[in-house]
Amino acid sequence: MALGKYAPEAIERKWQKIWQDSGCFEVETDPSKPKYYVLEMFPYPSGKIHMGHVRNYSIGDVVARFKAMQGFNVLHPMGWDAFGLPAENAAIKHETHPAKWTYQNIAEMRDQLKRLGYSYDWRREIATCRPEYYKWEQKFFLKFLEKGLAYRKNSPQNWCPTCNTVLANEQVEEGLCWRCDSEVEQKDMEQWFLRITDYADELLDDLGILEGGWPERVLTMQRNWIGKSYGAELTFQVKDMDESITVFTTRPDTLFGSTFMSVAAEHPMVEKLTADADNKDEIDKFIKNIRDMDRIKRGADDLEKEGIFTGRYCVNPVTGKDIPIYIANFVLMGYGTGAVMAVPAHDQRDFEFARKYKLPMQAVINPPALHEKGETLDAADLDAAYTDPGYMIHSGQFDGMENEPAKKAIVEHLDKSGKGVMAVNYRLRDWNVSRQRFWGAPIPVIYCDKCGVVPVPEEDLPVLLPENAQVRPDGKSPLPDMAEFVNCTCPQCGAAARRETDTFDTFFESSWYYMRYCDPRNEEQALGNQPLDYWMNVDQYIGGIEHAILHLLYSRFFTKALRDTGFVRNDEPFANLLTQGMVLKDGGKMSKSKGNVVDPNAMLAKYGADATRLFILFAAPPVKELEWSDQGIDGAFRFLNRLWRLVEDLEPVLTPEVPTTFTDPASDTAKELRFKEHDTIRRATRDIENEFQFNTVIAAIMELVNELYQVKDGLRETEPKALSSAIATALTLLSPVAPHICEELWEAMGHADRLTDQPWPAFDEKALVKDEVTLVVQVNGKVRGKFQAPNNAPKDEAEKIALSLENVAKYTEGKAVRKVIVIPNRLVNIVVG
RNA sequence: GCGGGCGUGGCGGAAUUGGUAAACGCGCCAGAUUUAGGAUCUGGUACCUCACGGUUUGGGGGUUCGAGUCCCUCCGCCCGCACCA
Repeated sequence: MALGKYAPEAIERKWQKIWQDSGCFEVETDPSKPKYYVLEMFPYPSGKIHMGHVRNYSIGDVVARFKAMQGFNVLHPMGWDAFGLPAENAAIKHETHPAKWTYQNIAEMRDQLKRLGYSYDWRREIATCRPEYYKWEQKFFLKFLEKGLAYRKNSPQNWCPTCNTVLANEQVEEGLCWRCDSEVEQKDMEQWFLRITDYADELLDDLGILEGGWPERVLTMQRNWIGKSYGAELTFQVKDMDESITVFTTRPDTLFGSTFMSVAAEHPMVEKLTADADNKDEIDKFIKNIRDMDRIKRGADDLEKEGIFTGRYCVNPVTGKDIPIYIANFVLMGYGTGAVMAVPAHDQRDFEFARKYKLPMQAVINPPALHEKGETLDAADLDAAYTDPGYMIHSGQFDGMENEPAKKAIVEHLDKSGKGVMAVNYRLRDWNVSRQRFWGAPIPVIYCDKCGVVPVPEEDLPVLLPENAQVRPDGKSPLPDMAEFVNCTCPQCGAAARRETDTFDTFFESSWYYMRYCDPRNEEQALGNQPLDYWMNVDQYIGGIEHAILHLLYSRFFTKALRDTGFVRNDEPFANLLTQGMVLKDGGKMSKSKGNVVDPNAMLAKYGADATRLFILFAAPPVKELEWSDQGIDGAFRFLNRLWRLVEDLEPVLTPEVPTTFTDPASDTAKELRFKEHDTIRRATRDIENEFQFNTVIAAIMELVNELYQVKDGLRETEPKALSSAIATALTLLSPVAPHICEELWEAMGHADRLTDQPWPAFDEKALVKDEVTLVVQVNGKVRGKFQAPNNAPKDEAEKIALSLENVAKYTEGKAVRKVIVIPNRLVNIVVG
């Protein structure tokens, strides 16, 4: 059969159909086989896939195909993160319905993914907006409720005025909405929360399990986000009032130096403290000023520290002194208790504040240098707070102690009178999962005037989202206005009641989808034990760094919460994580406004799936950013054509060899080709296994093809089997990257079976042993010559040859040879002086 | 400020972990083929130098027979966190 011109579209269609009809990517739970679960972050069905998706999914597909060739039972699923606000906005704009828009996009994007030839088990596809999916998370929620992991509370929340909904802390970036960049406001609201803080310690500790499997920076980001700090909670009595204020401090050792207190403007005690103040108006104005300031300005590092005296004092529990209580703009209600014991001598912020408002300072930690000289630190001499370790001074019975053990000693002392206790504080807050949005999974609770909050009984699930709802032009959720949705009867007393109209944060869906893939069509259970026990954890997860906190933290929490509610048995969802770099164009992110978007469809039409995949995997290692280059993809396409023509040219002499079947070279040329064949397998295997360095895998295959071009005419008549074997190897190694063309050329070699079903080849160490090797000769570390020597030639022999080289003699002449270093099969370094 | 990463040709990027720096590709140059262009094949291409040779992995220093790789220091860029008490 003649190959003719390389026409990617036709052969790609052909093989995609063959793969689909044969079901070769469909996998079953089979405990007799070793499993490998590779997963890429599923997309939001926004319309079309973009180059970032192509990169993400091409990386995953090579991993999946490679592992399958290595004999693993590979689970490689795909689905749709299908709930979310863009569907509502699109529905308003196009006067359609979010569901219709979403399902259309899914159809379009599924078609694109199929045209890229990815090896998904499409039978396992899930869309999170389907009741068959979200009914299970409604069930999870009921269980969480039962276990006390879900609760409702009224508190100030992040409100995005553009999205018309609250946001979790993780979803606010520098005061802006993560999705639309609007400025986030604070709003008191009654909301549903999940107790992720109950898992703060486990989420932190288990990062240790992920060490080595996850990028260090993601682990660091999660550690920072959880923000565990050790310290103490100390209680200060308010003077002349039957009230006390508790502070969190990491420096209880400095308590004797606390000369005033600072509280947040939002602190619940502020109103009481200032009620009788003479300058009440002034104080209120100050508070209002702070509260009205937007989060960015308030969080800015150059914000001038300001405060105002409340008119009240509290009592330092160890010195017994009255210390003034200030309201300060730099104290945050969201961290610790919203109140800080100020120690100006040993905290830089308090130092600046004290200088500004002429508040007293007392040094209580003596620097070791002074301690040794027998002197003590005077706060008046400081031009900045002293924050390093030292020895206790002006601290009563604790004087002379090192400050570190004094922390505990002071708290224990206070504990006797109930005024202090060791405490751990976290930055992490509970996860607000209520969203005032329509296109999401309904939260399954009912509000009854008599019974209060009543969970929807399990047998009434799912609470269906009415898909016929008409979206409102103002962008607000239509659910609260839909009587047929809202009105219901109380499951407890039967009286008329109202349904919750908030829906789940869409991160709820993505927190467990990877588990549902293991058992996607189970109608009896959310997650069947047998498939889950077999497939979980995900062996390799691949996605963008933007979810370093958000999705990856929520998913880790969900795994643990579902474990504790009896749904699953594993502790961590993702054993290994690869965060791929961004795809850039002209040095920047692709965006419609810049007009530098590369459309995958255009690439498919012009070059085909194989060239697109090849380029994107070749241009940079997966973790680095990738600069899109039109010439680059041209080059990838050129290489595939070159491979194609190689097989076309040799077709008459090719036999259906599998890799490495050529074992008995007669000529030096064939011998060298055989060496290259085996060396390419070695390099390709090593580079895939080591950090998925596909770029160098491809480079190695290119070298093999280049060598084939060099030797093909010399071997085609004499040792064509050497060519067939090497070509079989090139095709097999390249097949995970460019599967269609490799299948086609494999077939052209005369193979009756499919390349996709071939094993990953193994190399023979013996084929890598050369009879002769090139040694480099250096004189004083500079290369002065090279020579051929038998493999593993003895050191003294190599030395003798090296010294005898003409060019080497030139540099050693008249000089004493001090030392000769011989590294067998590599180099000889002659040291002269 | 704290934490993490990075710095190699005109460009994207290699370098078996201390042993010939610049593999592979893009771009560029030359030759072959072609009526021509394109495509293809072959060769060349770090820099300086006519050459011999010299220089080069952000700068400087160190360890070593030998450093892109290890150590110190400085500079620059990127990312994350940041009045976190």
